[in-house]
Amino acid sequence: MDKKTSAAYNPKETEPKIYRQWEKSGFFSPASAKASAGRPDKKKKTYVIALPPPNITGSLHMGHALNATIQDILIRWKRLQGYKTLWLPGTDHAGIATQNVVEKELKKQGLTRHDLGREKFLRKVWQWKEEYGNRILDQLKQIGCSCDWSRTAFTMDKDYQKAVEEVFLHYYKKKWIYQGKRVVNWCPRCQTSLSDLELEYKEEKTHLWFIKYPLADKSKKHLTVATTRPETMLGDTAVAVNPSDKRYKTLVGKKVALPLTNREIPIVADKAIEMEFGTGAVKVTPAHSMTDAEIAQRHNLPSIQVISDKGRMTKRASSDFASLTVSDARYKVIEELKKRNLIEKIEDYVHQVPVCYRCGNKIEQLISQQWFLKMDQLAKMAIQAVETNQVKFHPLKWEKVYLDWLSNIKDWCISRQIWWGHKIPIDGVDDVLDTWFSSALWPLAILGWPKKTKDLKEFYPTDTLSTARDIINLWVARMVFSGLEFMKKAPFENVFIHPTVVNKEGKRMSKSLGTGVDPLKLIDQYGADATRFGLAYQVLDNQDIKFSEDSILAGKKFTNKIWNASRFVLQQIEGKKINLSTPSQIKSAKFQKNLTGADKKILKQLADTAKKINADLEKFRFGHAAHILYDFFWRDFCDKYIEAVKKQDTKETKQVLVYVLTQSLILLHPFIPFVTESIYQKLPFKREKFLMIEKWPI
RNA sequence: GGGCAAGUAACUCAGCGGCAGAGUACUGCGCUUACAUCGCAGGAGUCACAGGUUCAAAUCCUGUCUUGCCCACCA
Repeated sequence: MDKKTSAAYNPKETEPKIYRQWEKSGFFSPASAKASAGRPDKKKKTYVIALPPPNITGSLHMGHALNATIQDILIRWKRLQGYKTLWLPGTDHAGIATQNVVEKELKKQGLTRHDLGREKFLRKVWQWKEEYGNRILDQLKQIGCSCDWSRTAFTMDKDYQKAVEEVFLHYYKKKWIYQGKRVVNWCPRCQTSLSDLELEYKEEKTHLWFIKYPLADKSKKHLTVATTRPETMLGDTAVAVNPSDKRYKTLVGKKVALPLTNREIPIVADKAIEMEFGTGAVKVTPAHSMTDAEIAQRHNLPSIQVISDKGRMTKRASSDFASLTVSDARYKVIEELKKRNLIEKIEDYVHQVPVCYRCGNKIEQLISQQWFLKMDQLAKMAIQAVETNQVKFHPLKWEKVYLDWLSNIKDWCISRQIWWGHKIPIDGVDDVLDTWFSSALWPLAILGWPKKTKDLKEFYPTDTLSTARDIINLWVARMVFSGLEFMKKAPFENVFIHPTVVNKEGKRMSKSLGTGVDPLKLIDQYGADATRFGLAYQVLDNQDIKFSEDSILAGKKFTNKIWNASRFVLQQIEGKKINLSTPSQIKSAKFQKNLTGADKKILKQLADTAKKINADLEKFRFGHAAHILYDFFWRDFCDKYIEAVKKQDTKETKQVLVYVLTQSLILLHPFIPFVTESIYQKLPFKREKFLMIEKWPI
């Protein structure tokens, strides 16, 4: 680096070049890294992170970029500390999401998956996966992730499929997996069942219809029920009231004549009914409501399915309504009731309706034959692991989300009626397993389980899982019990729940709403170092990051500052014989004797900074660490020390200058890997081949 | 309905008992042995509100308001 070098650092030129060198070096893999004796925990040799596998349909968003940065900081820090590190990457087949994407492509040609048939369709999905499935991994490379790409896994790999099969059969033999006809969440568009966790809720402005149900005796009296779903009345098999509701006491046990049908249905008393809501009398539709199904079970009521899996009314609803869509049926029901003068009143009403998390269509609850996994024992184990501190959440508050869910858990509906996924390994069953059934095995299966591989022995359990809070239950809890059930050990010790990146209004970043910021654009504009630093800088103790591009800009200026300060240092030692001092040489009395006050001060500040960064990273305080580094390097080192150096010219000062710069590069490297590595490679004295395998100051 | 979190400079946030801070934006001056993506100097704040504890509160306690997020079978 001579004086002719451009003063502005150019990440676009440097970053891809450096990444290729790293990848070629083999140091991303634990095979070429030796655990060094200097590491802080002598008993522990390895440090392992399993990358939360992004969906093959995915493209890098802010959440990925943030989480990738966090994990890479941890891995690079531990690698520098002397651990044998493994960061194992991979992708998830993402059942419904991927199937939907491929179906959409087919639709452009006017085809459905049924036109192709199962086998041909699956071939198409595999093709799609081969073509696009690794896009997101390439994007992770762009932000500098030091994953061991040679171990890249996929949740539908042959070995992974074997693991899933093994797990299914294990539970099946234990009689924890059973089949049953239950009311499930059903997406009429995706044509499959969904678990509760796969629902999202949308606010819907609708009405509360108050419908008169005439008593079946000759009294000409009636009972009024309030409902948001008038069309389902065709499937009512009772009306329920609270047992202590005085208004209806005399009616319990009597019958009403269900309008628009020729059926008579009983009035039952059930404690699940809130007296305050509506009229306190509720229509019971056991085929289309989980709550109603429970009431029906208690009172031994029949169940009549009036909505089909296609979201249309069935013949059992009555021939007048058969094959109407739900909304058409609603309209017609209300018209018919109006004609008969059975609508007492209509109120405006706002409520949350469940929608499919993959396609956004409204969910129907309907009765269907599905496979379930018993959760009582597994949940108990998962709760215990956290209560006994085998698994620790950071920040701690998130363990409440986990424990609350597990302590009120229902059996897990694990079957899906889509084609893309792991087939249930029972002859003659066409259903596939919930994607999360296989994701739950991630930390085991990627290390080779159920085979007793070397990797499994050496790298299980992993150390830290860094992930988003919205999959604490969907994924984290299920990995914990899977690890405990099959390895007798939780799959990780620490769970870091990173903040959610939101926009300035505090709303979720969303591609469909156009409120997202594309991290790839940031990398293009500011560089990967700047993007990483800017993101890490905002990881404070909050639940959310209100994303501010200013931090990324600050990151870009910071990388430039590092670049230029290094140029200055290198100019100072140009042509001089300088060797890199060791910490003990710097500390020696002989050396210290000739130091100025400024020299001593910067050395002290360096030592303090190293200590603080270490403590912060131990506690996952990435933002704080980034602030400390920024202030130390810019304020203490550049503004103060370098300015002082300009007025003092001793051999010791040059040594200190070089020493502090090199140590700073090491401390900065996990956050800002590219520019620090590229400067390190220009240092004109004996050193390691790469900064990424230097020794972390402890 | 239950829970979590946040409200400090124009914006994004640190600080979490002892003189109110940073980045960005703004103003003025400066190309000085790296850096103008910079340096120096400066303006800018009833620390949401109301009580309380304390010699001392942005910081601890209580309550209120506003905003965001999660969970929940009020049909």
